[in-house]
Amino acid sequence: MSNTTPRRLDDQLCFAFYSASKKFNHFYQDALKPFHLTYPQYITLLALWETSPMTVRELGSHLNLDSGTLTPLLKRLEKQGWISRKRSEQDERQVNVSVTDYALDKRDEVYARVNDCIDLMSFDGVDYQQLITQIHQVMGELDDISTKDLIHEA
Amino acid sequence: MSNTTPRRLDDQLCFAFYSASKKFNHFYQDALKPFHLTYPQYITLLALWETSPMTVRELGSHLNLDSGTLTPLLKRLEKQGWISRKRSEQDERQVNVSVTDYALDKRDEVYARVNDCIDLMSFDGVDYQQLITQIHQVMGELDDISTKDLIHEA
DNA sequence: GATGGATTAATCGTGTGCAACTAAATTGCT
DNA sequence: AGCAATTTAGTTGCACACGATTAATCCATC
Repeated sequence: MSNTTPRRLDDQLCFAFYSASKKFNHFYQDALKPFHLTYPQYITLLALWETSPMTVRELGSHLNLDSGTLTPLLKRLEKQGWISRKRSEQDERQVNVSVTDYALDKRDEVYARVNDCIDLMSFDGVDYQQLITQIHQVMGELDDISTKDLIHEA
Repeated sequence: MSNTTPRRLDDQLCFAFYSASKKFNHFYQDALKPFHLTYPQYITLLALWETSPMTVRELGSHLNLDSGTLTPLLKRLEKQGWISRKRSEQDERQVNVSVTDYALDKRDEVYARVNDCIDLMSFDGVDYQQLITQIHQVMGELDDISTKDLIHEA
């Protein structure tokens, strides 16, 4: 057996991401409450406000979500009037997801609300760009590992 | 209406945390597969390997999880033999959660497995301690905001 | 044109996460 | 002692997240 010492730093790093992600989620949940949107629903709309329509597959590769997550989420967004789903005629396997006029109308209002909430924070000692860069670096490492066959036992 | 310009950086930061957290989760999921443990179950055990027993409330404040999440999670850990739950005799409201002998036996094996997997990553350009510090700083901001009454409309 | 393999979205099952509520026990106050 | 407020864990309902499977469609090759 190899080293059995707890890796405090690595675990702490992971736990920090885990906790921060939950806190951000809660923050956006509050900010988006007037629109009855969750954070995953919000980033889905963000992607669609940039490019619409997109297939479920395209959306999923932008957001790193599979159809098992997206399909029910999209159905909820559709029911609330933000998007429409229509099976492609060229390729009946695909479903094109588009923002509705309602979503286009509401867009600036949503942005304004999110901005107002973000303005309440003062990220003083935090170097955004460098922080994001470091996170991407860590994610790169995780990607490299996951794709490699690190799992050799049962 | 205030500024309606998308806050790319803030959203990117949040999305980075969101994605990194999911990737870490997946990484630990793979690493812990031999033990049939999820990441939340793992950090629960980590906490209990340090201090056992703990009440559900104490565990929850360590992990930032409420009883709605912990109770079913703990029941699963109990069913798999890692922990035991016993209602306190001094205060019947509380439930004391303890690691079992099985969990104590397996501890080093789990640590070794996690360490082996972490060793496959080379966090070259990443300054751990500084990264963790920055994340904590961001979380501090989020805490300050969440507790304030930033939500003024319906 | 038929057929096997690939692609796409949907479905199913399990496990978080959390808000809201409930039930039981404890504490505090009079 | 008696009763209201508080604390604690559990329960319920909803929304991700994802692995595994399914069903329909498309494509390639014959």
